[in-house]
Amino acid sequence: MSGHELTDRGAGTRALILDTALAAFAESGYRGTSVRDIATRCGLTHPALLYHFPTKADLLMAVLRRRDDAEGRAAGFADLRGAALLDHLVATARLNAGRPGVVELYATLSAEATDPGHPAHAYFVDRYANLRASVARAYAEVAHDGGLRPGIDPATAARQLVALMDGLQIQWLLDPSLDMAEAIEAHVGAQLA
Amino acid sequence: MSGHELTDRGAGTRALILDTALAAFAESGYRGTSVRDIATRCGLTHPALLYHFPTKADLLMAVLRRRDDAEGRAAGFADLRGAALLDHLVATARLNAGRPGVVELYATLSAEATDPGHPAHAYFVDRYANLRASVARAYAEVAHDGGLRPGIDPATAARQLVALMDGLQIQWLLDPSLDMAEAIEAHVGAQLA
DNA sequence: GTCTATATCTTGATAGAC
DNA sequence: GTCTATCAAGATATAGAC
Repeated sequence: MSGHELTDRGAGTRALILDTALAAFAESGYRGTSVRDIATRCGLTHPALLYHFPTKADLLMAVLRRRDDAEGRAAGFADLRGAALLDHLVATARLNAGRPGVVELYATLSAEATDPGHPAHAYFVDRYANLRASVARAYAEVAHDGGLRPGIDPATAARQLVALMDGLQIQWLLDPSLDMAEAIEAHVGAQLA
Repeated sequence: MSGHELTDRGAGTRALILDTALAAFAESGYRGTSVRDIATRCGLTHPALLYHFPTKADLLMAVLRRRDDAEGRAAGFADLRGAALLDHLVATARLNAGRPGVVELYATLSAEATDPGHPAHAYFVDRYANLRASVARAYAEVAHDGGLRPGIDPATAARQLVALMDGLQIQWLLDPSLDMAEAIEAHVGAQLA
């Protein structure tokens, strides 16, 4: 209308930078990737990139937040209950086998961000706490419906499932012939009544 | 005798370098650690360090091989059968909770080494293949003795257990209040007949 | 066996032109 | 919004003295 659609001028460039940065961080981690390298792969110089994202850490956080939005973690996750959420995790693993870049990104970064000095440390602490809580709730709901094998503690099962998914990603990245979803499905299947 | 015991002159320095390098790689990963930093922490200059280990990649591989020897992977592992090997893994997890440096080293490096261009890539591909094979054999022996719950495939169970251990390490590094051994024990316990 | 000194490259970030 | 030019700091590695 009377205004300027100038707000998202350069939105295309921003998106290109974020896509490229995701791929680069995935391949070599945050520490192993240079701002110059990302900029070059975008057809930019590095000052041009730093115009859009003032620091390298800002760029990393933008990549992570963008993926959170795209994945719709808040949306598609909060709505799922009980076994449906567990099924969703298996489906996600199957989906991830088709996008090695995303798997590499999280596998590499979650290990790197273990260091309290890493710019994404707080992000991953929160991420895991939230994920465990969601999965624990799902297990508790399954148990309430009588669908869980006796003797299984929801909180423990949640930690195990999240850990299993992470560990399988590393094995899969080292040897892509392994089927992540199959192993997860077998694990969850063995826990249901 | 008639010779020179000069062979292990400087062996003390080598050992000091390897210990320090392990700690440094554990804290910041391979890519995030500089040779200068390791040398300084040893009270050396970096050319002095590079006299003992010609390149940074050589140093990393020496650290890994030294730990393989110290841990006696070949020795203590090849001798264990069936449930005893699985118990040993639980015991190792309990032990690891007392040496975060080692956990950090392997968690960080195994993710980093996912990149085929990483100097330790081949090492970790082999390491995981061997570990899975040993654990699968242990599950098969347990099954043969009638100790495994029906419907559990040894090879799948091995991949799951190795993955669980890896994933729990990341969660533990992000939140050391979590008990790794407990979660592993619960998992294995649920698989035995 | 360890040093000083240095070569060479790459890094993240800034200044200022266009 | 993107550039050139530049900075200061860090990296790996080598040469050669002691």
